[in-house]
Amino acid sequence: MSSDEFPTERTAVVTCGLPYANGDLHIGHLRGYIGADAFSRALKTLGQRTAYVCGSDMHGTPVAVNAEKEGVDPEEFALRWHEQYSETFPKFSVEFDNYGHTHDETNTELTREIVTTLDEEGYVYEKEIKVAYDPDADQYLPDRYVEGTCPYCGSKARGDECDEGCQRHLEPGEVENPTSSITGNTAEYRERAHKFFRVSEFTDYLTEFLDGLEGTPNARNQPRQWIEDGLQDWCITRDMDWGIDYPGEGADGLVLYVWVDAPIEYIASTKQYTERVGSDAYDWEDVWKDGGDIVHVIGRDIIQHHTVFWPAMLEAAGYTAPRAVAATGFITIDGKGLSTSRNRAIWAREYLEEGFHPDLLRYYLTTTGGLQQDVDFTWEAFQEKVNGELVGTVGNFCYRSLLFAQRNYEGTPETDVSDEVEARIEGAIGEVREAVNDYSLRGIGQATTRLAQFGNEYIQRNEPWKLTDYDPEQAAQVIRDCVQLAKAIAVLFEPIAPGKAQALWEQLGEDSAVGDTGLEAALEQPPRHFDAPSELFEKLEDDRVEELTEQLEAKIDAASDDGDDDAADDAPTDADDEEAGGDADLEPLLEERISFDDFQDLDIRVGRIESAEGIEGADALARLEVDIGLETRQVVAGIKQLHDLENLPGEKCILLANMEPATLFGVESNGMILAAGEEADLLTTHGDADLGEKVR
RNA sequence: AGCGGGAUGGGAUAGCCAGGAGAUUCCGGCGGGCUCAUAACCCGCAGAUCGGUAGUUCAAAUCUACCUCCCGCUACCA
Repeated sequence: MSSDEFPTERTAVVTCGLPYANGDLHIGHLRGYIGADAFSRALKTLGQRTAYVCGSDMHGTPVAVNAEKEGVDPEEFALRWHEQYSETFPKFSVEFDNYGHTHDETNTELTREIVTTLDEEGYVYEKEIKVAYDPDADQYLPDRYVEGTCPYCGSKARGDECDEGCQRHLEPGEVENPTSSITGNTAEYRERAHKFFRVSEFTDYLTEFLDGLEGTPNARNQPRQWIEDGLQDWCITRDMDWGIDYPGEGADGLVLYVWVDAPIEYIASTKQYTERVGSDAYDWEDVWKDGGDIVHVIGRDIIQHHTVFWPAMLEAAGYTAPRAVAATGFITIDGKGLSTSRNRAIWAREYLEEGFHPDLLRYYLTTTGGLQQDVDFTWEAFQEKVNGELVGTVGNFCYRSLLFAQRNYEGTPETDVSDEVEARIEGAIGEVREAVNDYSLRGIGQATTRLAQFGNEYIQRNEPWKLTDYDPEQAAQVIRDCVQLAKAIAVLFEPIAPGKAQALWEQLGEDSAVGDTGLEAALEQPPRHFDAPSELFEKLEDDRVEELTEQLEAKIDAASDDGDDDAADDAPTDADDEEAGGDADLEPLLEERISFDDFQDLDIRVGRIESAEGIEGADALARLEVDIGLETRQVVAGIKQLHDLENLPGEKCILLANMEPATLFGVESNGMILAAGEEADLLTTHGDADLGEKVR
């Protein structure tokens, strides 16, 4: 692992997380692709030999299942998305040097080759595991396509995790009473031999690898604990038709797990690039086999794959380890994550349909917050960025400078740049170089904004519009400097805003592509003549933003309405006693009315607390036995701190009896005691209602 | 529950890894200037005990410990 600064003598590659061929792209996805694109452009500007590659992730169960729902072939299904992605990326100026997909020949071959190597090197073994099998549909059910009962806590659980109960990770075969989540059929377990990769053997290697890994801190820190807890070997095969067949012996009907072939696409896509441009121009083996600089930009949800499985695979197969993993934070709306399935998102398509230039979003996404920070998207913040920084600072400076220059000198005044301005531009170049080495996209963008800011200040301070009359020489000098600043802005802004940078470049009378120039071009003489400029950016009007905000809010409301299935508030786990005191502000009344039928769904009963005891380890939870006439229920309630538990037995209470069971601190809760407010004022009856009486 | 990230003037953010005069930038507020420019731009002012507590240190937003609250991840959501 080399830590010398970019640009290095080596060949580099920048990748971004593979889009999964199963749905539309939204601005959350775009953040990563745009970020990696900007980073790769910046590296190229620095003079680093580099390529930006990616590809669609075609395999995996969701694609297979969704294709089947539509009654099409998985390949056809995935290719459709693949093509849509290929068309969408350029619209955001995300320009890959190569964009392949995991089902293409290059990746298929390379994946087999690598897995074969792993096998030959003794890193793969076979183990019999129990796999759920749907006899009616005649298919095996991998991972979360099984539902059943958690063997530890009795909650409803998915095949791979007790997601609603004790949160435990479940090994295949552990879930009891398995059913297919696709068909609902009862499933059975069958013994099946699967292939495992000995990740556990790489514990020491990975620890050292992480110590030297560059990128964002979360990518280094998050896996550490996981490694300390002990790595489990990794099941790398699945019982499916869709995927890359396992290359070795004795694996009939098994394909490779999607996370095996997906990252290999990084290599395959690089290889395809070399095949297209020739190894003299760019040699993929220099990168992947000979210690190149590999930079992965990913979403922070897939850190584990890129900092544990992937480097272990690379090491085992004799490939180069990544130099950096930069894990982006998420885009949120109203502080909550985007959700594809609930349409809680701003889609790439929607943004384009609004007619906004891609560079606006590129600038917003790269300069708002640090890379690893979550960013809460609002149209107001977007507007603020656009109007304040792009229109007011960058656009305005360039426009006023070039307009002045064109009107008075028909282009660049014939004199040399002043030392002050030259030094300032060199400073900005330094900022960009530093930002790249810090993996700070915001730093790259801000170098430009700050330079434009300096320009505005410089032109204001020197007032060339006054000088033209009594000191024309000095006026020419000032404008000459401003034109140079504009040229530097075009060069430095290209990674973040390639379209606008090119437009500015052309306004300066340049006829090349600004993306092909290096940073040194920022200090080179601009063309003597150029035409009248036009405004680079347009203001976003308030009413437009209001409209967009309203649309977004409506969408978010709709998204949370059909979110009834969330099991989040199944028990009053929170019993925080507001020490702030004072007026507890009441929650607003819900606008939405429910039907009488909805009410009837609640089975609310009169009960009597038989016993109450605190739950060890929990601050707020108490275990109660409640007699509701027909039976006695065990209930967990968040009232430990708020009530004297000894006085509770004998108290009447009101119990929601058909609450779905939940397990808290290992204790099953079979109902919910009703209580009012933060202080958990218990509801009760005041007459002589019998136990078990229904509340209606 | 474990883990990761966050908490900084009215709002949004930087700085923290490599501790050093009470702290960045943007928006907003107040006052002024300019008129080349997209009612843009420039200057100045007001405003923060840097989530809490304790500790290390001559010195802490920055390091350590504990705590509170928010967001997320936990092996197929960027």
